[in-house]
Amino acid sequence: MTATATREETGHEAPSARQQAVLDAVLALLVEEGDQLTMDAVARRASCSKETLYKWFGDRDGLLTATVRWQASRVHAGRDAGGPLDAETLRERLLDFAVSWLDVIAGRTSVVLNRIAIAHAGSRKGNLGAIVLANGRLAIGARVKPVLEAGRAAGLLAFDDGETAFRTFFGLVGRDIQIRLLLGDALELDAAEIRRDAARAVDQFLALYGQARP
Amino acid sequence: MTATATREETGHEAPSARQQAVLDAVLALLVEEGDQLTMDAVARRASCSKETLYKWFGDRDGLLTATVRWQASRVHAGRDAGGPLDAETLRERLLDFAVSWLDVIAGRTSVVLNRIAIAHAGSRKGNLGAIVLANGRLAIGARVKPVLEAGRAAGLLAFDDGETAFRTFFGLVGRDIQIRLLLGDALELDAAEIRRDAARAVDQFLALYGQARP
DNA sequence: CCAGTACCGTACCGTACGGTACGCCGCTTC
DNA sequence: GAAGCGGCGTACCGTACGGTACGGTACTGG
Repeated sequence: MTATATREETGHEAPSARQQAVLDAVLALLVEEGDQLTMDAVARRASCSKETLYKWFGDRDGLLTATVRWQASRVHAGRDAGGPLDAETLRERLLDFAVSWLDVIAGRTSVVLNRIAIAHAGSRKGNLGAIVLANGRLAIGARVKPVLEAGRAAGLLAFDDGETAFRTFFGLVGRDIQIRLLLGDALELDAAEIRRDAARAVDQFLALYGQARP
Repeated sequence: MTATATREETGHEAPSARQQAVLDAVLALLVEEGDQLTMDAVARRASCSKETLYKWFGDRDGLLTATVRWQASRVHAGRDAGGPLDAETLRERLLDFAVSWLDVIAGRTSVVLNRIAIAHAGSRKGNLGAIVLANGRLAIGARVKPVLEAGRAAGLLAFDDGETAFRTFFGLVGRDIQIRLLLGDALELDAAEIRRDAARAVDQFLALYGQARP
């Protein structure tokens, strides 16, 4: 249930190679220039005409939406290896989620796209925020919760509500990082620090919800 | 160029009553209309002339900055009652922080202002994000950390780094709430749910960092 | 009563940017 | 090689909005 399911869910056909190049140009511009993205700049950067842009994507919002979807499509989930769950595997799986989630939100692209989506949610007609939410917070939730449930089934975790447990995990991992980055804090995380943060979050989560196998 | 004008440029002087009314008009407009705030709309709403707006606040950014500062000035800290700290008092203080923090970030005004600041941080020249950060995340941190330190001094908490401990607290309280609201999620919290959330966060924090008094 | 100040209302200017029109080129197809 | 087409480059249009100018009004001090 990877690429196929995703496409079916969104109901949007994948962009052609040329269109992908355009969307990559948009991403590059967003990362480099901040969010004052103009259609002229996109056309220049992507070496295409504005008319083509409008033909392909409808309007500016359509281009932004396609860009967000495009970026989301490449941050596809990690392995969802099923199988028996012991304490060590559970910890590894959670650590994996925590690391990849921190990698994503600390990335320049994610920050810029979230900024766009948030600004968009401020004005009316914004489904852009919903898209980012669906591919960020909700997607990770949908992937983590089954792991938590499996952990409970294996007697490794104890909780009443999977959603609440996940949200705690989310909070322990993300803490103040995303809001600080969105607000322009210079905070930067290297791979080592991300690993450390993720490990701490997992430890704390297991301290709260873990239980020795009976 | 008078002394008054200079102080206005720096934006550090308290606004007059009339100016406060203008800033309240900006806040109302932001809450009602989303973030497509125009100087014309502000002037109309506040029954003042655009020329006066520019005279008082310099430019659009100055108006926004003054508005953010104005809002920040009214979300002034709770009581910082010193005194002996027992387990119950510590829990109360933390609960207090958690509730008021959730109250703030769940508020329409906070959401809109954060959106503005985040959008602003996306373009260059954005000290607006820094201002919101200073009056939000950093302010609450500066107020909570002494409490945590006091808790440690009283033998009620155990941690190495106060900053890390606070950030965990922050994560447990806020979880995914702020990002979801910023992205336009319809999520709404009534007072009862906020109290429940805050209590859960405090319980979890104490479970992680608390220790019985020796 | 006059001068000065502070401010409102409104008309105005300049520009940036979303969106459109059009001419031209290279590619495919018959 | 003519026809058709997809797409590049550019010129262009309309408008929204930031910022300025200016006339008119109320109030204060002399």
